[in-house]
Amino acid sequence: MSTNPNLDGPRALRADARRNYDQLVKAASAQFTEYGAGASLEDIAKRAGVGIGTLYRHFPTRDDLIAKVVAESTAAIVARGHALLDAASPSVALARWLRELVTFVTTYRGLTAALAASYVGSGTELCVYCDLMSEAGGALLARAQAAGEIRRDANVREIILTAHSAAWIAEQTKDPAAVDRLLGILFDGLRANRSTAKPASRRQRRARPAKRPRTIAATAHRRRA
Amino acid sequence: MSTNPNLDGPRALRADARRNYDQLVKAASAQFTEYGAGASLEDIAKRAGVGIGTLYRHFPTRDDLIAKVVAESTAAIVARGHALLDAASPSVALARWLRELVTFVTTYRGLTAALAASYVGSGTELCVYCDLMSEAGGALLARAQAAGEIRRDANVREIILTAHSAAWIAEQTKDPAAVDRLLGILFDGLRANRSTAKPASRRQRRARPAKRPRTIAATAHRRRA
DNA sequence: ACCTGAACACCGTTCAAGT
DNA sequence: ACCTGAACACCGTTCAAGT
Repeated sequence: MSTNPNLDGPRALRADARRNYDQLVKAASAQFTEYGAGASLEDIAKRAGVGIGTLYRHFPTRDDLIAKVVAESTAAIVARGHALLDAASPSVALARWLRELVTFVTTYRGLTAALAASYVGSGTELCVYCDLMSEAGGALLARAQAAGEIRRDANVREIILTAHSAAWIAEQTKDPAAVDRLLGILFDGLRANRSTAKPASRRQRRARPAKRPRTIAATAHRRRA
Repeated sequence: MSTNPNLDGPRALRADARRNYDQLVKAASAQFTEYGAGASLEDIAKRAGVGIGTLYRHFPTRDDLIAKVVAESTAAIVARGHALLDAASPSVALARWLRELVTFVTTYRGLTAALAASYVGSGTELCVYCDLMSEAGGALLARAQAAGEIRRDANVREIILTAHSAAWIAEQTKDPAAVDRLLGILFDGLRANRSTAKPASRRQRRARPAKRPRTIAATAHRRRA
């Protein structure tokens, strides 16, 4: 089902190369935890017991290394998204998934910045992440919209990026409680018209899809150099 | 009225030192525009025609330099906040102010990150910014809350940080239109219960203050090392 | 095929020496 | 008082030499 190339690692590898590769990933994970996603590559190589050149051979860019280190967590979150499609309430499913996404991108300092930056689609290895996330989140969003619980003009990319921004704020302020409050505000803003803040009285289940709200400005894709 | 120590610069300065100081600020502004808030300090000194030591003498940290460079804009935004207290609608005044805040923190790449990080209160020179902004935003927020237009449990710090996060997203995605959409969602989330997304029919002006919503988790100020 | 580490080009920061 | 720039301690990245 899931086709995440980062999970398997490179296809064929000489025995010693394989060992080095694995050591590098392990060392990187440890260093990232300790010093954040900007940890010294030299130190990672040292910790793995290999030369810096070996690190570069396996992971040409820092993002390649990050991608491999978070590959499993990424796959887990994506799977979680698919699983949540079975949850009773589409909107709480989406909310819960976003909350878990934030927890994930918060595991290393600087991770959320790296992931969000790659979310533009710069062509780096990290963009496997983008596509998988968009797909998983998109399904949850579509369901919540179909149920009339979330505004029709919301789009996955923005929602995921906003989750990143909440994570970023929490990182900056070092206030872990901030993400829940921000996510709460965001989510109220995402609600379809009527149901906002009124916690869904049993009466108005299966409401018709909401009319298009007018608050959000139309997208005008200007892009600058 | 405004007491922003960064506006005046240091009190007494030898003529040549004064010249160097001004050149440094000018050079920094230019380099920040070109390379972002992380521009090379060495290059700034070179551009200003002084030794790197002179830069450090006047601006011990990068934040000190940034603070001076954005001092005028900061003062302008603060003044704008005070002026907006006279606007007809408290909530659109707040919205407009936030939008202008975002425009400001977006002038240099990396500015918003620097400002948001300092917003924790690390004791750097940049925190003049924090206090002035909190004060200006706080007044606008209080007025909007008193009018029953904005949730009572919203607080300035978070709102300002969210504005930063919107700016950050725009920076990451290089999509300038993103900030308006994100700010729109955020603002709908901030609205007091009833008025959400229903664009304020003339009928319900001067509504009583809204009851406390329940969506936002209570603050628990844990702080970690 | 794969690994190593010296070499290069960059940073930021300090501080002894100068005027 | 103030300025200068060499010196130091760090980065990331490349690549010739080795096995």
